[in-house]
Amino acid sequence: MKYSLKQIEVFIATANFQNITLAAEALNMSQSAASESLKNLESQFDIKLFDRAGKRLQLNDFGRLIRKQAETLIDQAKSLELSLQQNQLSADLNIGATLSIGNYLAIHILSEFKGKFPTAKAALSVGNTTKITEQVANFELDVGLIEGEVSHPDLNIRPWMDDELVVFCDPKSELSTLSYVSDQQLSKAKWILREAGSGTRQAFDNAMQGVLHELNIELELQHTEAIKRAVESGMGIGCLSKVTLNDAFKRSSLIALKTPQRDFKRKFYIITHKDKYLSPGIRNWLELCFEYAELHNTYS
DNA sequence: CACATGACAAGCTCTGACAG
DNA sequence: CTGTCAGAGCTTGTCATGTG
Repeated sequence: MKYSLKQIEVFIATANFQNITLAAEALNMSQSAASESLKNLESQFDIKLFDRAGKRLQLNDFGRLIRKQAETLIDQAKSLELSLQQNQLSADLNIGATLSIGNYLAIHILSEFKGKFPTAKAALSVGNTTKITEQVANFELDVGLIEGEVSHPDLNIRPWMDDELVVFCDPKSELSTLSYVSDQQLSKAKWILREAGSGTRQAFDNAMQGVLHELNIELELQHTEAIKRAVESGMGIGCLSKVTLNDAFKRSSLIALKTPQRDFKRKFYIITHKDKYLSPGIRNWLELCFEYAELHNTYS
């Protein structure tokens, strides 16, 4: 770098006062030091930022041109300094989660986090696994909670919680009376599923290998709640994460079906960038996530 | 002409790089 | 770890010049 922030400060102060002595006073330095600093800035780039009419300093066209940029630079430097100073106390964080995790798990952890750090700003973005992974890799998110298994050279990917997809129907369906449902019966049913590309759909497709092409997919929806409503109204059967269905099963508004020929077990993962500095906020969030997992008798 | 102001010179302090 | 050196940036003192 061919200039210092001090030189930029001198430039801005001199531009403000049109007087190097006052600029120097404002910056708590001697007139000579300010004069020297400004001269060095100009000579470093072989430019003139002021017209010298005798002893008068008048900001010239080029000086006016870069003044705004210089002020922005100093503002950003001050903001950076503040962030660095407040780092020890900062617990702010940006979390990304898939739809199921975001709506049914992360929100509970977030509530605990806010209880522990009432002044911290926490943002929760919901997206699919691919989107969340991209954003963590690009440093747009601090932590990602995802459903699908991913691999990325820049990411730390840790198994978090065990999960399981559950096939379900409405209480009036004939299937609800059966002790278990066979592959043949699954093939005959009308399915209401998450859209292709979602972590849930990916897990479903994997679990249904062999009979996937025989399935009668009636409807594909982007929202778990919409799928639950459609199944409740008798449009067909669905398959979603058990974390999204527990309440409905308790209310008996939906019925879980046993599918012994299919293995719907899967895992949730926590992802962070390998080069990401883990601030106190991020470390606490990760701790809370793993405590939550342990408490709910899942991953350890 | 007195005063204000910018620029220059000399010397000091601090810091980082480097060698022993 | 310590001593040395170079460079950056600062202050003090001084000079030149514009202004009222």
